[in-house]
Parts: sequence; structure tokens; C-alpha cells
Amino acid sequence: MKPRLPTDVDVMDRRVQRTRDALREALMHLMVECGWDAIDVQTLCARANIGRSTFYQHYANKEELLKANFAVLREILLTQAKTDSTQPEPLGFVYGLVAHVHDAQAVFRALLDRRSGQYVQDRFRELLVELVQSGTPPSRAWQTAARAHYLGGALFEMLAWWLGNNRPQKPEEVNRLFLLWSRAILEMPVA
Amino acid sequence: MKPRLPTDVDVMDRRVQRTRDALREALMHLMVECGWDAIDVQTLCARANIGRSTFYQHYANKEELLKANFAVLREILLTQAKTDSTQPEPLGFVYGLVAHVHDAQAVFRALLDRRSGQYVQDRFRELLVELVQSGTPPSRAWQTAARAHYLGGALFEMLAWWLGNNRPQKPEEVNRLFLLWSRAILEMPVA
Amino acid sequence: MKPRLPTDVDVMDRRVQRTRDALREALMHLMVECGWDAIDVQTLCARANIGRSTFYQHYANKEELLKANFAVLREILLTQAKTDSTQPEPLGFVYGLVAHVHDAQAVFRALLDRRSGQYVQDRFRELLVELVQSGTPPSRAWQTAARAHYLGGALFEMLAWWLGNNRPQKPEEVNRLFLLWSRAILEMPVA
Amino acid sequence: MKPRLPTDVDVMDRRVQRTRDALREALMHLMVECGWDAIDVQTLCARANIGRSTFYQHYANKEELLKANFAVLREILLTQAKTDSTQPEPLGFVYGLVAHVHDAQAVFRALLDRRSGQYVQDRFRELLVELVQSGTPPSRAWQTAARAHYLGGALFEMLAWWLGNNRPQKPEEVNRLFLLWSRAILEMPVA
DNA sequence: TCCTAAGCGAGACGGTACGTCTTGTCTTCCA
DNA sequence: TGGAAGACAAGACGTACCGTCTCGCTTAGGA
Repeated sequence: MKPRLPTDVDVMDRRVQRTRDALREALMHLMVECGWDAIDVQTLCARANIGRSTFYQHYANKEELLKANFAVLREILLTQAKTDSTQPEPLGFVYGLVAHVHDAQAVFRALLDRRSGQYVQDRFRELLVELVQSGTPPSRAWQTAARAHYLGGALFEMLAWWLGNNRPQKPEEVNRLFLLWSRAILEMPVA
Repeated sequence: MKPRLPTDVDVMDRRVQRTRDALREALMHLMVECGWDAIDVQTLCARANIGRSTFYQHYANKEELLKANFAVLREILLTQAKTDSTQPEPLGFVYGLVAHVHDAQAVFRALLDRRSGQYVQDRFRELLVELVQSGTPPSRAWQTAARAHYLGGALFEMLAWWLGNNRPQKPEEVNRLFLLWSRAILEMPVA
Repeated sequence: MKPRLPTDVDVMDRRVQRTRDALREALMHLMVECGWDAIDVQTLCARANIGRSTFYQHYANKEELLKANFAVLREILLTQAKTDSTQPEPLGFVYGLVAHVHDAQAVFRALLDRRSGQYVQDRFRELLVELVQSGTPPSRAWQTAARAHYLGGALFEMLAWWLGNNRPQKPEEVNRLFLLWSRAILEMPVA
Repeated sequence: MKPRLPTDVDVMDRRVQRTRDALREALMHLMVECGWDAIDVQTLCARANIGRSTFYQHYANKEELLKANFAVLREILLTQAKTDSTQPEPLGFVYGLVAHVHDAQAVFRALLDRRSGQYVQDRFRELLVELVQSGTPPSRAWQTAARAHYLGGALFEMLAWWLGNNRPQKPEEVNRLFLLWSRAILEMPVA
């Protein structure tokens, strides 16, 4: 039997939900503790109090688990971003994000750290690009896409650097600097 | 016996050199062909015509092999960057780099592709940051460091995006856009 | 709840009966098709159009199912043996059996084949010994028991050999040979 | 890499030999203790003080291990049979065998017991048939083959019965009875 | 010249994780 | 209430790499 797609949520009974919740919980904690690459299914299941074979009834491998739960993380960050930034101006989400990175250091270290692993970082970078895009007027010009990647990449690396340095700067300073530069770019004509 | 450090070059006999060269060769080719993560020591040795146990006499694992040879790659990219850019202006290396990415698509895909693996990308991103730094006046202000990371990250992500899209844009266009934005930032006061 | 013993037949409602019948049917067919060892509960239930958990409400495992249905098979073979052999002489059942093995090749291959599995063969061998015993005057001498096993084992192996060779000999020939030898033994004094 | 065939014995280094010996030892002991079916690779390796992965470098599964070592067992039984029976008369091996079964009860229980498993018994029965055949003049008549199977099967079942009953009869008695019947058959014309 | 220290290939070995499979228990929902 | 559906834990399976190791065989470079 193939693992049920995480999409048929409606049919899913409570046990399934509990199992998956336990797995997500365990994943998050372990990612913070040891980093993505160091996690193995065995440990994951032990942490979630779940049989190893049960894991495989839900996800084909740990990548799938992450994928399935990235949506959740994404939602957290997105709403986070929206609620935290009162102003609807472009890149308004940044202040909330920077503050959040500062507060929830552990989680974000798990995302930005070297140990976090290729896959996790890629998805996080994607998310940043998307956030940038969602805060700027849509356009089909390739320059707009390029700009979103430019800014997303810049943000990613800046955050990584900040975290890596143990953040001696205040969140407001980092935020200010990033917006200073980025808004200048947003004000330039795309072509 | 512990693996000999690659630094005691003087004592190293020709066979050792040949072995390591073969390994570097194999590594480079395989990275282009399958991406870092998909390489295993077995395959590496087969490709290099080398016994698996011999491999471990030289490097503790494939990471070490990469580490040992990253200096070489780095040198290639650095001189590449310098020779290609005639003007000594800040970020002058970018045009050469973009052109090179366009030409040597295979190699750079190996560096920027998702399959390339955490370690490789990290080092490549580091290199970009360094290149940015080397082309701008030194300063102890944290803002300068932040800027280098900002620009390095932006460049990295932009290149990755370009490659991932199979580069429908001309190198000159990408180059122009990156410099347009980045120089604007360089001209702003750091604080 | 413990599996209901197959003995409380009286209480058993029709559905229960239908379920068990379906299982017996499926078992027989699958034994012919794939051999005992290759059968798993999963497949068995699929074939019987029955939920896997339902299976376990009736039998603790597939062995129990077989055990429960061996009586049926036994009855079939016994009456078979009796009706087919007109003469009531000792070992009279053999001709019917040999003929039956010849006709219903598939079923008996399932019993004698290597793939049939330890348990099935053991029970079949037991049955043969019993048949031999039932056709000879009872006696408490150990030699009589030994003789029944001797003849039962001989019959078993001879049939297995015959089937394994795709039976180039006619049933009458096999029958004749077996009786020639076996009756000679029966006529010898047991001690 | 495929498991080395057990035939390239000559090239085999000492470690390999020691490993395989340890495995054979462990197999024999465990077969006596728990019976074939109850043995799993894990336990086998633990008993042999061998890594589970090492096991799979030598044999694809426990069946292969048994197969590979059956020759040894066979040799033991054959020479046993030959040395024990001074007379070269047909079925001369039986006395030695019966005595051996009596003495080495544990080993033979492992072979004849129900728990021993299909595969083991089949090979043992084959061996008996072969022994019978080797002690009687060769012939291409199918009746001769049938007779060997008849006697082999009879011997097998008789021994199984004897063992199963905890052998209240003396070996000589069993031996006498078997030879009494079997030699009578051997003296009858095959056709 | 030889001989001795090294590099080297082959491959056994133990270990760890993987993803698959089957078993038997259990819970829930439906008719 | 009994049967269908199916989640779940347990645990064996065979595969794939890993890093360590031992063994002989070259192959120089120094005596």
C-alpha cells in the first residue's frame, strides 16, 4: 500500500493525525538539536513514540516528512510576517522575520546553519524569494523575477551571517540596513 | 597510520601525487555528472582507478577530499575572475564570472544546483562573499561585512536562478542588472 | 476477544459460516496455485473477500485455518479411499488414492510438492499412516505401529517421486508395485 | 558484489574460512536447539560472533548457508554409514545409522523433527534415498528407482517415528525390523 | 645491487541505516 | 453485535555504504 497523500485530510482519522503531529513535533525538535542530516528515521520514531514501520506508512522517507510539514512552517512564517508588519508596504514582512529570527534563534539556526542540509536550506531560500515576491507588484518581466531572487538571496545570506555571528547587532539595525538597500533597489525601474 | 597531510608535499613521491590527481579529476567529473551527494567513495575510486582502501590512506572521507581540493577550485575561480575583468572597479569580477557561468555551464551547475550538496554550496557562497569584499575598500564597520554578505548572497541566488532557468537571458543582461543594483548599494553610505 | 473455537458450531450464524467457507475455498485454491509457504494472510483474505482483521477473529494464524480444515480434506480422502476400493482387503485404499493422485494432480502436488511446506506434508503423511493402520488388524505390538509408519512413509515418498517425475508410469503400475511389496510385508509375522 | 561461491575454496583466505566455520558451527547448534524455522540471521550471527552484514557477504540467506553445509553433513553421514557397517551387503549402512540416531539424538531430532523445516527434511530424505541406491545394484528400470524411494521413505518415517516416541525400542530391534522387511523386498524381482 | 620502506589493490569485516514486508493487536465505524 | 477497514508496533529481511583492517604485490631510493 502506498503512503496516503497528506492531502486527503478530511478522511483522516484521529490516530493518523496524532501520529503525524507527533512526527512533526519530533522532527522540529531534532532539527534544532542535531540538524537535518544527523536525523535518522530510527531516532525520529523513538522521539515521536512511534513504530518505525508506522513511519513508512505515512512518508516514504524523512524528506517527504519535511516536505509535508514545510507547508506548516511556511504558514507560520507567512502569518507571522503578516501580523508582525502593520504596514502593507513592500518587504514589510522583514521586520517581523528579523525579530522572529532573533527570538526563536534555535529554530532558525536549524534552518540557516550549515548542518541543516541542502534540502532544508533550499526550501527556506525559496520561501524567502516567495515572500519578497508576494510583497511586490506582480510582473512578467524576467527582471522582476531576477530581483526577487536577488533580494531573497541577499536576505538569506544576511540572516545567516547575522546568526552565525551570534547577532551582536540589534534586530532593528539589521532590519534597517536590509530595507535601506532593498527599497532603493525596488525603487529603481526594472528595465 | 594516519592519512598524510596534504601539506608535506616535499616528501610526497610521484605515485602519491598521481593518486591524488586521479582522485581530484574523478571528483570534478563526478560532481558535474551526478552532483556531490550522489557520489560515493566506491564510484569515486572506480573512476580514479584506485583501490578503495587507498582512498582512505589519503582522505578520511569524501568531504576531506573536497576540502583538500577546494583551494584549487578557488584559485581557478579567483584568477578567472581577475583576468577576465579588465577594469579594477568594484565588482569588476562579476562580468567575467557571469560569462564563465554561461560558458562552463556544467561546472557551475555542479556548484549551484540543488544536487550539489550543502558543503559545496557553502564554500562557493563564501567565495562569492570574499570576492565582493576583495573588490571594495576594507572597513571594520559591521555594515561593510553585512553588505558583502548581502551582495554575495544576492549574486549567488541570482546565478542559481539564471542557471536553473537554463539561462534564456544573455550574460550581458544579467551582468548589467546585477551591477545596476549592486553599485547603487555600494554608493550608499554604510551607516 | 479470543478466536471462537470452530467447535461451537451450533451457535454459529450463517455469516460466520460463509466467512469460514470463503476462507477454506481461498486456502485450497491458493495452496494449489502457490504452495502453502507462499501463502500469506493478506493474500488469503483478498482472495476470500474478507477483511484481514476478520481473519484473525476466526483463526490465530494460517496454520490454524489449515488445521481446522484438514479434517475436511481428511474426510474427502478417506471416503474417497473407501468408495474407490471395492475390495476390503488391507491397503485396499491404495488403488483409489493412486488414481486420485493421477487425476487431481494439482491438489496432490500441493500436498507433496516441496513448496507445500512442512506442516502440510506432516499432516498428509500422518493421514497415510492412519489409512494404512485402518486397513490392518489392530494390535498393541510396537512392531505393528512401526510397520504402519514404514508403509506410510514408503507410500508417501513413492507418490512424491511419482508426481515429481510427472508420472510417466501408469497409475496401475505404481499401484501394483506398491501393493506387491507392501503385502509381502504385511504377510510376514510382526515379531 | 556477489557472495563468493563456496567452491573457490583454494583461493580462500584464512579469515574467510574461520568466518564460514563459525557460521556452520552456529547453524548446527541452533538447529539442534530451536529448529531450522526458528533460526534467524540475526541470532545466527550473534552466535557465530559475526557481523550481520558479513553474513550476507558469504550467503544470500540462511538457506544458502544450509545448502553449502549440507555437503559436510552428508559426508559425515556417508562415511559414518560406511565405517559403521562392516558388511558390504545391501542396506548395510542402516545399522550404523540407527545406532547413530540413537546416540546423537539431538542432531537427528533436528533433522527429523517437525520443527526442522521442509528444506532440511527434504534434503535428508534425499540422502536416505541415495544411500539406499548406493547399496543396491544400479539399474535403469524405473522400478529400481521407485524401490529406492519406497525404502528411503520407509526408513525416514520409521526413524522419525522412533525418535518421536523417545525410542523405547533398542536400536538393534529397530534395525532388525527394518532390514527384515526391506531385504525381503530387495529379494523380490523388480518386475 | 639489493633491500627495505612506502604506496597500492583487493577485499574481509563490523556497523549502521535504509526501505520493504508480514504478522498479530487494536480501534473505529457501519449495517 | 459482527464484520470491514485499516492504523499501529514489532521485528526480520536483504541492500548499500561506510571506515577499519590485513594481506601480498609492486616500486623506488638509500645502503
